Amino acid sequence: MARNIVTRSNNYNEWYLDVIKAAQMADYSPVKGCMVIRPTGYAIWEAMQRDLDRRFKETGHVNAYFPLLIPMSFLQKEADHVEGFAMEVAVVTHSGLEKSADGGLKPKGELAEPLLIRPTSETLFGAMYSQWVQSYRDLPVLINQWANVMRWEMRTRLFLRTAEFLWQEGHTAHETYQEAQEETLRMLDVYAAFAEEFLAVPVVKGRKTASEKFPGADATYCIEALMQDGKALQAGTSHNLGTNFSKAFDIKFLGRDNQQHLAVTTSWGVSTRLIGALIMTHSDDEGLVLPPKVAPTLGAVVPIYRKEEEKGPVLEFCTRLLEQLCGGERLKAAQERQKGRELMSVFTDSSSNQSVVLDIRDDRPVEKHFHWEQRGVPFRFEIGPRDVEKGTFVLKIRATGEKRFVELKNADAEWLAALARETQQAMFDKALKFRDEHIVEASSYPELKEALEKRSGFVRCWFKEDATAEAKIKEETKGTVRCIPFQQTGGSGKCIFSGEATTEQVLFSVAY
RNA sequence: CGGAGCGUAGCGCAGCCUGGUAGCGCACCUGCUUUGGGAGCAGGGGGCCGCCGGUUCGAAUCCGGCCGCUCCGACCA
Repeated sequence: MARNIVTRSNNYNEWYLDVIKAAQMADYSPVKGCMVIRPTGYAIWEAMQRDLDRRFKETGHVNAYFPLLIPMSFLQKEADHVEGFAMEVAVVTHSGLEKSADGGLKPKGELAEPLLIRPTSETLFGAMYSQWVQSYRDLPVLINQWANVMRWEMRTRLFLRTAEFLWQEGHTAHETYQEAQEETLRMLDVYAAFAEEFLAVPVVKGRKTASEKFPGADATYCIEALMQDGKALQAGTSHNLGTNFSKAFDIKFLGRDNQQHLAVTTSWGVSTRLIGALIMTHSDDEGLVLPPKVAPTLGAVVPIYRKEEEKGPVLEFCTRLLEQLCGGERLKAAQERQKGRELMSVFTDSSSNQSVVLDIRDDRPVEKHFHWEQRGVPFRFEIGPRDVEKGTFVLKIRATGEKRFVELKNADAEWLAALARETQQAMFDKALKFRDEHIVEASSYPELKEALEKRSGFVRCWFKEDATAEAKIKEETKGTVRCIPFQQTGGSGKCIFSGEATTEQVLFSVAY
């Protein structure tokens, strides 16, 4: 039992924060609502970036950087958009500081036009695209940016909702509505594949109802994940913006028919919130659990010895294991550059930035076990005098708690890769099983209510989309329509709220 | 922005009622013994007691004001 982490059943909320604290992923900042992402947390984000960025480029996108500040007038140009973000945008009104009467500081020069710190960048991309796009030959424009954004939230939670967060936002412009729609769904597929293959987080793909869609979009599609407490988490969104922003920002092009047309735009994004999803999908009462593909530290080698004369052979054995897992050259490079350090990390290959660490700190082995366990390191290799004698070591698999005796001669890079694949799959299967067991059906409103109150997970039911009904249900149950899943059973039924006939089933849940 | 609670060492807290040298546990540092699932002993370092003012010979403690944080609600990726 971890003594610095409360159990999930005891207090799920506190457990989540304890896991983050114990793994040293993030810390609160001096400014309310913001967070410091510490190296171990940021390395996870970097791993996500690497994998996602490759997927974006494979689908034809390029990266660029747009500025942090947006003229206030820009936000006004799209009616729904301004309404959606007005309340949570941070406004820059002054430049410079001067001494105030009480000896402190106060803002000096007032700006002619206030500037907004981007809550998202549709307007800025729109303004630039209108300049860049003249002809259908200029289309499509497929740009992504990795950036920070700010939304002045009233209540914040580490990773899940902070005032400033990191994300990527893709912004594309297309010749036809159909192309834009294909792009919107393509990127949703990219997100779903990323979530399931890389994060081992199963997701449901679907469409948002009108009341849940992005302000300014024609349609919003999403991937929804289910957390261990039965609450849903929106893990990514992809929007078909139609010509809403093209109209607002005059993104026009001369078409193949020699006529002026409005471009059709899309946008899509995922954020550091995914780290929250990762934590709440896989972690347990002992702390963080990371899928092998995500973990910056893939494994930790913990030597065990009592007597001084045991130390040499044990460490030698550890070094041999590292050499077999990571390769002689990388081990040598690590030894030269990290001479004298108590923690030596060795890259497992030349591209992934994943490493195996040797822990020779002057601590009891038990302490080290907890140390790496709480940080979610997928594999631990324990090597003591008895192992050295037998030519074996003890493998502990974080995700399953499994303990295996492995012969040193069998433990090479390919063995580690296979172990990683096996564990990655086991984690996804476990999460998928949990998710599927927590999709319940409701055939009446009382049933829906009860399921939502019990936090049963996703509640599937017939529903005729209606903003008023959704608002009412939210008020009474805290539950919302998470999405209209692409995967439908077909046929028709009676709407759970109005009793009217409908062909659509939706997923309700209480959400983060 | 409304309701409640809390600000004392890095973290968690006691002390406040009844004013009189700043405490405890964990963490940290040194040494010795330990070391296969959170060790023991000894020694040590660390404080604008949230801030400003008032009462008093004397304030962490009493009084007034301010600031900050946490939780609960409305808003949200």
